[in-house]
Amino acid sequence: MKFEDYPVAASPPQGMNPCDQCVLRRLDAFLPVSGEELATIQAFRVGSRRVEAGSSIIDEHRRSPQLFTLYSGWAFRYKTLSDGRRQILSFLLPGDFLGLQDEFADGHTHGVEAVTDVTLCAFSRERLWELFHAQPKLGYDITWLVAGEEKMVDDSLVTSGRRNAAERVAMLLMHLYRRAERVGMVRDGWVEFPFNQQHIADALGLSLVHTNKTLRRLQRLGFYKIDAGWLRIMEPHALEKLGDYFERPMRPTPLI
Amino acid sequence: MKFEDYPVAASPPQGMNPCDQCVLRRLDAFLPVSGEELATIQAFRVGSRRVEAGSSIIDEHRRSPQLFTLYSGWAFRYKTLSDGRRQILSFLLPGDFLGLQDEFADGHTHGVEAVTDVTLCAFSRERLWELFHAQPKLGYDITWLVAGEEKMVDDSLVTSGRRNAAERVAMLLMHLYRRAERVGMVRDGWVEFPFNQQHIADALGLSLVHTNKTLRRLQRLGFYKIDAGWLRIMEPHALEKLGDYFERPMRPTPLI
DNA sequence: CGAATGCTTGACGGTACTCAAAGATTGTGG
DNA sequence: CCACAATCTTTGAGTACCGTCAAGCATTCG
Repeated sequence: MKFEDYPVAASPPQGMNPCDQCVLRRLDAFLPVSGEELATIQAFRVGSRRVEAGSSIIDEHRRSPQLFTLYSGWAFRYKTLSDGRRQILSFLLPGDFLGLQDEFADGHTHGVEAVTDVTLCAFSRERLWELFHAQPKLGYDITWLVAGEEKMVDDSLVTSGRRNAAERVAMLLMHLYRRAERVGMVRDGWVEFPFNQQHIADALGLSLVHTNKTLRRLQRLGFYKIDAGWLRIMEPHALEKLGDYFERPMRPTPLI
Repeated sequence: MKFEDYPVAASPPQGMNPCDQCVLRRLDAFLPVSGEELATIQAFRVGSRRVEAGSSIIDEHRRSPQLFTLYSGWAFRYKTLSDGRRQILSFLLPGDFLGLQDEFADGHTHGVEAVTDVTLCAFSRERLWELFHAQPKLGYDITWLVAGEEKMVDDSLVTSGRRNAAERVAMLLMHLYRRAERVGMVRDGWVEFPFNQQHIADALGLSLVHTNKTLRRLQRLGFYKIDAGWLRIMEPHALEKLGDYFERPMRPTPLI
């Protein structure tokens, strides 16, 4: 699938059998599902939602009544300390499943905010258990998604705990590029890069000023370019080596 | 259940119906299971294992052929960069389920190492899907466990990204104490604390020397004591406030 | 055109890292 | 049981990475 076909900020299909026409399912990034599974997913679905850039998708301190699959756009999960310091936990791309964590905790998990305009498929939290029961395979898939997300947070923890500023930036740029590539968001080597430097700083555990200086340094070295909100990786090997971060070819994942 | 009853480094029950006699299941920390579920868990179980303090439970770069529930002792998950820098991702206590992550990734997830002598119940990875299929409730429970672990890593990421040294130490001490308390490992206000300062440093993303200086400072302030490998929290409120970390009463979790 | 937001740079200071070496504790073998 | 090694803890000295403060510049938007 080429980028040209990719529905930037498009809404999920509506009507009788929306999941049949889901554009995401055509990507190699996602595992095929049986007709029966698709029917179960669709029954679990309660509609779609659109959230503007910069708005909250899930409030940090309230349990969200619904679960979501991100259909288009960029978002991020975050937590804040009581004095306002914010840490971005992970970035979210199309296909990511959100809101599950507070199924098992009494609120106080994390907030989710849209970076760009975003569209989501909404699912009924109450019927989650029903889903596991009706189609154990989908339960297995959800476990898979949660485990995958944990793996990403594990990586970020290594970054935050053990990498210096330049290594952190290198690792984040490669990480975001690879993930976007996987869901067809790369066009001629460029990805939409809607983040400001405060986002990067909050994700990497650095101050805004130091993030800026580090970004500029790597840019002057010719490792990457950012132009009008689009990112191009010029020296992937240099960045991978600097960040000691080598993303292995990603396996197809489930899509709920 | 009192500490006196707690099986330090005890092996899991053997024989015909080991899970019936599981000591962990008597703790309030864990949800009750139906007889049918218990039978399924027991059929999924393939034996037990004992690992010495300091030895590897799961190799960092090889996929473990089995899944485990930690039955007694302390362990930790970690990742290392290619130049040897190590980050501890989380600590593991009795009841924690390990080895699941690389079910969904091709190796390269994390290593697990025993801090004290440790005993484990081993499960067949191959039969995991069978378990989901036979008892969707247990699949749901496993998702719960993974989500709970992710929540802990999220917290650590906030710590590593946004807290200073004293705040990190405060948060870690409270976190470990509360978790140990939950599974009955506290005796008269003291918990076994088998970690050396290198463990703490690697968990917090600090250097060994700075970790030492910070620990000493909080100890001189009278916030905690460590004596012969046992920890006592003297000023829980001071530590909670310093770390901006208030563990809410933890709900009972599933136990596989 | 002014306000708001985001990027960039310089100056300065402090937290945390590295290096180094001396205690303290534990373990081991003769 | 003591001596010696190994491991861990503690402290000091010097440094550097990164944070804070401040201000100027660029871009977008109403």
